Amino acid sequence: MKFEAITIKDIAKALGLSTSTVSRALRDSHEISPETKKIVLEYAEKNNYHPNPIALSLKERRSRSIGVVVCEIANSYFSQVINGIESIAYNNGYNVIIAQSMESFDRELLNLQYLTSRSIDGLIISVSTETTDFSYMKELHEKKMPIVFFDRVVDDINTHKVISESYKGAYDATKHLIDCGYKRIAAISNPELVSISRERLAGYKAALAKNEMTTDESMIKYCQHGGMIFSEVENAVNELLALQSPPDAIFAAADKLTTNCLRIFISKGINVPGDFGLIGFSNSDLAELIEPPLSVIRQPAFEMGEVAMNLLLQLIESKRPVTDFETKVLSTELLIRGSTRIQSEKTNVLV
Amino acid sequence: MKFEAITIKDIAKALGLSTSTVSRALRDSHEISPETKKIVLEYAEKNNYHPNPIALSLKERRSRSIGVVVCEIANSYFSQVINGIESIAYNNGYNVIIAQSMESFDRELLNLQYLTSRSIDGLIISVSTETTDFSYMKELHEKKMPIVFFDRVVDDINTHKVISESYKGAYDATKHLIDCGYKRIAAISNPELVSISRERLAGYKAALAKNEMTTDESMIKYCQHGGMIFSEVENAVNELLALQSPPDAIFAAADKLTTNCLRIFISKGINVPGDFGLIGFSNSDLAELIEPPLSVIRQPAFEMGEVAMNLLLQLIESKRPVTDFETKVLSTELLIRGSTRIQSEKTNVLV
DNA sequence: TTTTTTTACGCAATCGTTCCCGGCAACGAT
DNA sequence: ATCGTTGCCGGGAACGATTGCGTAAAAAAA
Repeated sequence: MKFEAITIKDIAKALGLSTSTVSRALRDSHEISPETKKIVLEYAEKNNYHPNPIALSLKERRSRSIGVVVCEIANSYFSQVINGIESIAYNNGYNVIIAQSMESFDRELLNLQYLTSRSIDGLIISVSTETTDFSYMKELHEKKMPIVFFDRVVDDINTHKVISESYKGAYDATKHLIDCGYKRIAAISNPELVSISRERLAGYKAALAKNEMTTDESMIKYCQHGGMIFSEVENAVNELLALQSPPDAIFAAADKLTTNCLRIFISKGINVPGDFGLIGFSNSDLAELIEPPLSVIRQPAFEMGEVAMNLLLQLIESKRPVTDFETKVLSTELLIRGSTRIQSEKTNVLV
Repeated sequence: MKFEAITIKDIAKALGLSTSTVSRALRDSHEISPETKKIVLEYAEKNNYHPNPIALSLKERRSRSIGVVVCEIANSYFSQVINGIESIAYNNGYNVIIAQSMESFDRELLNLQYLTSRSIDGLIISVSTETTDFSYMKELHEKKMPIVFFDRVVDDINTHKVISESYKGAYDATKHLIDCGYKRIAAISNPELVSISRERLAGYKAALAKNEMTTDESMIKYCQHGGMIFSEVENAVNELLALQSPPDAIFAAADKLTTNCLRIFISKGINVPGDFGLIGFSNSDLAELIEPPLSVIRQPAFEMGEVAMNLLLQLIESKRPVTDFETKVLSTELLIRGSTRIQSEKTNVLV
């Protein structure tokens, strides 16, 4: 049971022409007489002929499809990035194959192998938090597979990258917490191996230092699976609360971490922003509907997708090997809402 | 600049064999001597040979990829369905091409044309709210394209369908509002043309009727774009509030409608669930974090995706034309949270 | 030893498309 | 009348893999 499409051969047979003539007529070659062209075009139109992309792919040795690997599409940030990627891909006749790593190294590797075996022309990837072994990606890169990293990039693979101002976003968010009067600011982050985690933590630390607050390593917690596993966030928060002098605010360095932190505070009956301030990276549309409405650092996700895809097209369509790679940095946006508030009374009490 | 993979021809040349021999050796044919097999297999392994899927597709006249059309992947329900589809597709060596209609008929048609021109083996689709002209889908179906509908199905195309208990879900939700003591229950729905909208409204009406409440058509509002355009929901709510005797509760028949209703209530300072009860279909993970936590009807989205993909595989892989189509109905789940509450005092006052 | 069978491999067609290379008219120039 | 030019079209190889068929050599049977 399958859908059968009309081919050039069918047209040639029906019209008593050769396949070469039909092919040329369809591509509007000057070698074909206007009358023949007209006949062919009309016939093709009427029987709604479409060139078989698979045959073309085989001939041109390109599939006109690219692979995108993200941790999960249900994450607002990633679904927005994918929308950006698809909008550009679509306009350029490219096909996007989406694969989800679910923050697992094994699944990521499997996806990568699957995608390359499907002969993709290029790859856009945000690596899983679990991944520490980048050898397969390196190998792909050495074999001239066009790759663009976004969000979680790999430092020692030299190719185009798209990130947002992690450092500045984290700095601003932390500074906002300080400005609100929170005194002991903790951070919950993805594993340090991930480049953006390092930058975000650096921004966090810099803001603390700038305001003469010390950075206490016990106040920084790492979640191995980027918050995909609820219990790891729960453990992190519990450890923070169990400290001798527990924090009064948290900066969360990723989408799932932010929402899961709030989930835990609510379940514990902790008052946000009264007892505890919370700010974090998030691109959820629902962030403002949450109680309290989340103060967030929002990334220009859609735009990041567009930029990444444009860079990838540049790599794919370049005749010569590209050696001059760039890292595009897009600006983040700080949205102050209800999960942070000026702690006037409280600071008076404590100080 | 492109990634070049090793071919059978390369192996044949390197080993001084013919391509047929190599092909047969790789497929473990009995016609090939054990020694030759070993040599070929080892060489292929070492140079990590993968058969070119495009060449295979051309030969077998199947692409091993399927198309999925949804309104948008950023919608939790759809991203969960896609996860279900992909899990099954992946295990069966199929490739999923996702396209978003954004509730626009034009984009849906464009996507459909694009997907078929990319020679997909099958199609899974939830039609856009805007679509009233199903002729292109009918044509595809008549041309033997395997199609499975889910969620928003098309009644007069006879093929496999996957839906959830829209009627029962809506009935239970409405009954819950009644049990809470809400007296004037309005409904906000997708356009009536969409099958699930009709069923959900039927469930809503049945619950009202069962409890001797009259169905007032002015209490039912339709949103042409399924809530994707904020203003249409805003208008619907405003119209309801402007009624002579306005409602005191709303049943929302789709994900985006539910969250956008709440967004409007919050902006208007309307107290939910005190002044107004709200319940609706939603699959958002964040529904419970929202204030008030949303009472929702939740669909088994992941499972629906799995079922749809399994049905599609059945269609694709069937030797004979399938004539016996089935409609799988999965059960919904009613989750009572904070956006609905027993209206004890209020009912006393009003009655 | 001769014939038959088996083993193990190569040749070539195929899928749909493009494109290089020719070929054959008609036409103007010589 | 002959030569080159131009316009228009067909033949056939190629992309990578599979597969029916043919066939050489080796093994088995006569």
